[in-house]
Amino acid sequence: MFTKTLIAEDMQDINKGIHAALCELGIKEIHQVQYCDDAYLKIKKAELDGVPYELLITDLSFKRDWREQKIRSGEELIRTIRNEFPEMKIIAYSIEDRIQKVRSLITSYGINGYVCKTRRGLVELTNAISSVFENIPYLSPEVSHALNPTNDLEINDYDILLLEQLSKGLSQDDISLYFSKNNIKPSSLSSIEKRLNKLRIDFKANNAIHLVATAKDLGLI
Amino acid sequence: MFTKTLIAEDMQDINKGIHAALCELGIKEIHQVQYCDDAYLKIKKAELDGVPYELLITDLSFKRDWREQKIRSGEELIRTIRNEFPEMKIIAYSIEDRIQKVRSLITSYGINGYVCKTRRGLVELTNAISSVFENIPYLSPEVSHALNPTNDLEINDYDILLLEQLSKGLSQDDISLYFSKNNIKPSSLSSIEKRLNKLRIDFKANNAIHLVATAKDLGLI
DNA sequence: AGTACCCTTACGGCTTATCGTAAAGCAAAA
DNA sequence: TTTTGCTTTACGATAAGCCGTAAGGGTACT
Repeated sequence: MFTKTLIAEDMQDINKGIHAALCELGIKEIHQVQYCDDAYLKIKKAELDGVPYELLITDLSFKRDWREQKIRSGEELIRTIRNEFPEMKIIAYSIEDRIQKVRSLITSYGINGYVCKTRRGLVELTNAISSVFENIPYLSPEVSHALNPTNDLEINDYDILLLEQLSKGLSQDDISLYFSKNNIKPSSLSSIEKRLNKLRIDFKANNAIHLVATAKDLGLI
Repeated sequence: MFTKTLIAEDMQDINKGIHAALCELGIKEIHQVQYCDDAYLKIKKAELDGVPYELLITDLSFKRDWREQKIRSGEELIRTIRNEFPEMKIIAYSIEDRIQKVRSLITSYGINGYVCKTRRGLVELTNAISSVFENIPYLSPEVSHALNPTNDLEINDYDILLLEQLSKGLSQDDISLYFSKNNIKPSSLSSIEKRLNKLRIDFKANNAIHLVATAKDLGLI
């Protein structure tokens, strides 16, 4: 089993819960931080001291408070760590269950495990740790189909851009103007209407509000 | 200090974290449940056995799963317990920080403490327990102004309901119909328009799409 | 060139949303 | 009871969204 791990999780209660679970797994050195910057510094120092961490368990979202942070999210932390310490095992532990997000974490940063915070989250986390220790990637059942490219709708960058602008409160007219100014084609109101109509059909949405809400649920925007 | 307490919290990790904190407080009998119905049954049985719980620490929102539950939320649990066991101390521990909600929990059900799940949530929870043990009500700083009736610009359950229906793709007409069918007042199209207009202003949203997107970002829906 | 095809754009009708104003309903205070 | 103030409802005008049809503009192939 791992001997030295780091927990990065802003919420004290969850952090403590994870700690208790790791203890039961027989891990000896367990360190805890509530800020991403602290996580980075601890990992950096451990490396310099010649006693590096073997495993990082990190949340994705960290609430901001009065402490200024260079690294503001778990995703940034993962990217940074992956760059400088490619060998370290990383497990993300988050309430986030958006497939797109999970997929990008795996493909872009090569995390070793992803566990959803659910009722049985801790059980899964212990399973994930054992699995990752044996070099087998682990995904929670909720997101295990993230790597399965079958259910890919034909959503492209233009669609995402469109939905983003829509969710920011721009009218279709505004978006048309914005697109033509920024040389994004097609830019006409009619084309935008057409594309949105297609998206509504694809996502089985009744109207634009429903469409944007669905896109947010799916993690597209 | 209390000698017998119950923790009702669906998330395993948080439940475990609370448990560890209570242990450090020197509480001897700490029981844990992940479902509201279990909490009720345990409390009922303890009463019948003549060894009642002195303190209940409960979450407010419990995710539904395959297990059918009669009591579906922390609020319902609190109402039930208050009715049957008026002398039991109750502390709500939730991420919810809507003043209106906290206020109603205090005034309607007379809970003894309310602690927000934040970074330092556990520290506050231990403070709350000590305070409640000495019969002094406790409120997290985030909501300590809940009893101060100055703040009126609040989002209430009606607003949430409205935003939810909107995000599900119903038109304002549909919602009006739905509300009158389900006896939710006010239900007229005009009132719905007015309320949405107020919400748009409160959230600085350009239109309904923007409003729903913002509400989703804030986790209101 | 011609034509076949697809993507883009334009426009008109119809529906829904947004906004202002005003009337009706209701309850507490005078 | 009347007055007063607030909430809810009604309605009309303008704007935005939705939908079908058709015209314009490329590109590739014959």
